[in-house]
Amino acid sequence: MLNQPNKNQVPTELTASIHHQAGSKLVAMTPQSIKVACSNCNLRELCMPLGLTDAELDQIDEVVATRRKIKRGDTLFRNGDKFASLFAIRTGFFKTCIASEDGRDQVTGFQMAGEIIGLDGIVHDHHTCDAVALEDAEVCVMPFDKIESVSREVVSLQRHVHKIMSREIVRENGVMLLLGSMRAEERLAAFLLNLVQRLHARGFSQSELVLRMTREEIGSYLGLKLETVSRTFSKFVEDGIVEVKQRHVRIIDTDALKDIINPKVCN
Amino acid sequence: MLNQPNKNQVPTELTASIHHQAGSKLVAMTPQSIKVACSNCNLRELCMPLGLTDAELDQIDEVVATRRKIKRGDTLFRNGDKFASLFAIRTGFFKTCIASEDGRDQVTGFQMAGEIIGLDGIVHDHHTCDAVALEDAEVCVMPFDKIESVSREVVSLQRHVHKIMSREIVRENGVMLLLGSMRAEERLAAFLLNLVQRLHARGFSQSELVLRMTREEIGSYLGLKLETVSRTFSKFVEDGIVEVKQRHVRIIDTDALKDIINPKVCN
DNA sequence: CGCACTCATTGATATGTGTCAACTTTTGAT
DNA sequence: ATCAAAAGTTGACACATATCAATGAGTGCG
Repeated sequence: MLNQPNKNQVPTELTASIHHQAGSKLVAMTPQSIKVACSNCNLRELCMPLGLTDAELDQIDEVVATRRKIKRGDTLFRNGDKFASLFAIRTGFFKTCIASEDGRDQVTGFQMAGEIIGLDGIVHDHHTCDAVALEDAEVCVMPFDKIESVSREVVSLQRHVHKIMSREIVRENGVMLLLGSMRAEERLAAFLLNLVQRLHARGFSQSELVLRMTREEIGSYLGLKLETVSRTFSKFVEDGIVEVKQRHVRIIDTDALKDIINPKVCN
Repeated sequence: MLNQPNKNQVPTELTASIHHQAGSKLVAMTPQSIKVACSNCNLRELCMPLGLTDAELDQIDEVVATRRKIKRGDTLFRNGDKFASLFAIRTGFFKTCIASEDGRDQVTGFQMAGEIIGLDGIVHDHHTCDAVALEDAEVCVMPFDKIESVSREVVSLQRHVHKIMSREIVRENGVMLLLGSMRAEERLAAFLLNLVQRLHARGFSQSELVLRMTREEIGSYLGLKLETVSRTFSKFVEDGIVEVKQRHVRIIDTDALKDIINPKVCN
């Protein structure tokens, strides 16, 4: 099963599983009939606050102006672009990266469905990183001035926006810990566990995943060279912790990965 | 001059220089007479939005509930503490750090007067890092629910809060670049330039600074061991780029530091 | 004022990761 | 289907930084 390339399998599974999660709120519709509105969006649980009144929901719908499709390899925004909107990922997978003046490149994050992208642009009214689609993607465009005006009216949206930004700060704190104090094996283990955990929250398997990024992009994110990433994968395979076939990864021993990050001390 | 320990010199200079910056807005007052209010705070330019009407200023004053003094070595908040407020630093110097489960420690930032601390706590209603005073400090306590309610009324405060959070995200992106792709010399050079730049914005020298943190804390922030930090300082001294006497640093050749970060390629 | 303790420096050596290179496999375009 | 380009793996070796250890300097408390 891991042998078959299944680039298009995952989006399907995502849609299916999220339909499942949505439960009774699911309404039958074809992709063409989807109204551009949060109130009937499958991903609402991920993007938007819960427990809204109908009136509030109507206001929230104001926030999403349009949708936009991005082909694999294309950028949603680039460093220097004027900041106008945040983007909620509906489908697909992105990386964000910054470049230093002398051409070094650092992947600062990987984002998947339900996550918000573009927060870096608020402070200077211009984006400071590139957002690149790692697979064909669709995003909801949310003009930031609308977010601000609606969140002055809808308290739970205001709180939600604050939490999203705080979550990003806390995430980056964790990456700093990883980059500042972990060895290669620990970094890769933490990376894999984080990915499956987020995929699992979207209805995917806890043990199997398809990497949407290259070894080089993983390495950039983890502060490692691609050869080190490759070797570390191989070591995990030797140790029987994971199976790896190109970008298909099956985690055999989750606890072993956790132990790598948090070495058990035997008194 | 660098020989004299001057632990208490800097706060004095800070106050003096900020008084100077405030220019015509400066009103004569002793520390005892300072009203707990942003509208007549020396640091307002750093903490709060500009161009407010008097009515808005009155509302902003609502945000600061109290002030709090923290002794050197004490914590403003700890990982796990209930989140209730953001803190604006009036005087003093802090570090924030997170600990992994197995006891590793990572300094995630150093904060000085006019900067806002505590943003990590918003997402989970509990703080996820420790904030430790590296010198005696005083902060303005700003209950977050007040910040939220006032920023629903005062558009420029709302925007300001968003910018502060976005700025922190962008800062952490820069630290990720540093930790992920720079060598020891580059990291330390970037660290020193960042510190003097921030101190200069507060009226201090562009070329001289007093480190408020140990080599170990610098190392933790930069993902290096304290010995490497020490050796790298020594190398900079050998190369005539800086003078170092314990925690007193004088930058002799700013351009050389910049060149270390952005190596000049000669075609 | 002196003593204990923390902090910083420096040297010798170890080691994890980077670098360079060869080769294989996969992917995507025609 | 074919072929070129991109991505991934693996080995040999280099090197930056970590580790361990000894010493010195500075700081703060009684």
